[in-house]
Amino acid sequence: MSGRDASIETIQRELTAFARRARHKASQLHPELSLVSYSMLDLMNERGGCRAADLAAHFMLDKSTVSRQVGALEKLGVIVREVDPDDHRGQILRPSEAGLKLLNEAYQMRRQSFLERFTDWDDEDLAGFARYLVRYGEAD
Amino acid sequence: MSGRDASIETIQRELTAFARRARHKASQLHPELSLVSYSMLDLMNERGGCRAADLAAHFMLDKSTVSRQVGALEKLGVIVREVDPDDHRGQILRPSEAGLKLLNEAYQMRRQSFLERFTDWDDEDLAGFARYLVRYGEAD
DNA sequence: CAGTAATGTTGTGCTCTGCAACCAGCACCC
DNA sequence: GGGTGCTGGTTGCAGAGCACAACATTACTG
Repeated sequence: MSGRDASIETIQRELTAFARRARHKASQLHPELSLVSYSMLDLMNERGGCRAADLAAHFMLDKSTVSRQVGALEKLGVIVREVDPDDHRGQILRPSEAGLKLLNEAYQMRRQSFLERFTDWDDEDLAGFARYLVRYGEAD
Repeated sequence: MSGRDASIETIQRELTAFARRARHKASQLHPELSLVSYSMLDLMNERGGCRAADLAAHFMLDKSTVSRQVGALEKLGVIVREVDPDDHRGQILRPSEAGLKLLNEAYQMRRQSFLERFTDWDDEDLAGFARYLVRYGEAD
């Protein structure tokens, strides 16, 4: 097998292994906010408000799923909805004050866990790993 | 924010994004075999037969979950069970002939998808990415 | 032998998810 | 203006995946 094949096989195995465990670890890390909820909240925050359709497209989820997740987030009081003034079909979704607080807490906890994991990586390796992941993710 | 912090944030975001989409892509790639089922079958194969308790430990799943998954795999005819002769409490689980065939097909399909994704990566980048992933995964 | 631990199975209930049907705005075109 | 079709969201329904708890069976230990 060529070195190229071996590399691809390794990447395949490692990413699969990661996927297997991601949900489990995420739920341990911040039990009150699922991986998907956290990600949705994060995207709303990053974009300064977005629509349910944007979330569905970005996460490749059915709009019904997004609708329910958003409903749950609203019930929890971590987001606010407002009708889009430019298009009354849609809604603009934003994190509430409580949502921003929760998001920040979850982010700190996640970040702490990553920091611990990367203590023995030097800056160059970290930057390299990040570059590869971004490059990989861009093909999604 | 330091470059180190930025790298960690990027890695965090990208790995989270990956986890979000992994299940979805896996189900598209081989609809008849879920990510978890595939992984279980793979582990049985790699270890030359294993017990349900091993699967539960490895995937950090409840034994009841494993029991049902294994039941489904058996019903599909992709594994065979036999009572462990050394310990009649346990069972040895192995892929059947059909299971090996399915495993190989799923593997080929996954590999094809990875090959396509990496067409524009040179060998060095591929090897580097693989190295980082392994190093990351070892801390699991 | 009695007590404890390990292996699986089953009952129950929850969350996440997709599909299909539906309603409400918007856009276009005759 | 009135049809036709598209887009954004909600709801009913069904299935998968998961954990917890209770249980039966087998093994180990004092």
